[in-house]
Amino acid sequence: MPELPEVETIANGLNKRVAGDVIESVWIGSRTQPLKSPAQEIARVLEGARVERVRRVGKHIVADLSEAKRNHKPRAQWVIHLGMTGQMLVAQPESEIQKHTHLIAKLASGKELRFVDPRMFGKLQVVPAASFKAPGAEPINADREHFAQLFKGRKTPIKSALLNQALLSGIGNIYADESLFRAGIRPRRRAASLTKKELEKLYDAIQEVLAEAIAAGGSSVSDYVDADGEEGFFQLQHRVYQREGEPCFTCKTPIKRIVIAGRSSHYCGKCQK
DNA sequence: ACTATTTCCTGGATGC
DNA sequence: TGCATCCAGGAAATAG
Repeated sequence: MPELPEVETIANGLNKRVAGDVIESVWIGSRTQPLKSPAQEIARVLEGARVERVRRVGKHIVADLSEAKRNHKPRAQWVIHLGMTGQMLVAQPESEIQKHTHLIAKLASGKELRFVDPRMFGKLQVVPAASFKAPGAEPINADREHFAQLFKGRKTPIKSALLNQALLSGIGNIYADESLFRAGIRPRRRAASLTKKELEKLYDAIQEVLAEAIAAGGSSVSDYVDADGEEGFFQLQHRVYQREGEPCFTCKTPIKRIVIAGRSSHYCGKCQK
């Protein structure tokens, strides 16, 4: 499932491959589930647009589009959310079109951008130029004071708070569990119950985990691949996520799995308080 | 204003 | 081997 490190890897890969290219034509499949903007509007905005650059905002991929024929004047933003199983691939036209392909953008260079999403939790939309904002704070290098402030008075479990994109945009199930383990905090703890010291540790843990995961090209669980179809390898460094019953790397106690707000949560009962 | 629960969806895993 | 059932989960919608 693509979270911040995976989306960062994909967005950087896409930027490298398609920045400066021009979208000549767009095909959109019949499924409307992955479309947050009407299909006709997406096609109209993308066709004839130049991709200025592609970057990550929260868990979203944002492509800044300009007028290819009018001095690169800003046109719109193409916002892509990969959901659980979404992929945005750069492909050659002759490569086979895989099942669950919902959009194909033909580029002037001859390459194609293909959006593939079996489970259709992903979303495509177009918004006015320079308008897209993540709902919450950027976890990387977030202001420490602001970070602590986010959890004040919240009765919800810290795990749920970390997954709440309106607070922090970009953290998902993997990195929430991994960060809480490194900070020594149990996922069910009420967010408001965290001490100042614990909030500091959590902040540091998030920075560390995200930086390491980005360096590793993300975690390939489920069907995550980057823009080139390559897998990341941070899953090899997971200390608790999907390690139920396996020994904690620190104390050998079997890792526990519980369900919080419908999401599986993994932790060490001895190392996390 | 918050918080908790349900819903969307398909493929892979599991069980008989 | 085949078929039914269950489960994963991001975020929006719904309910409390």
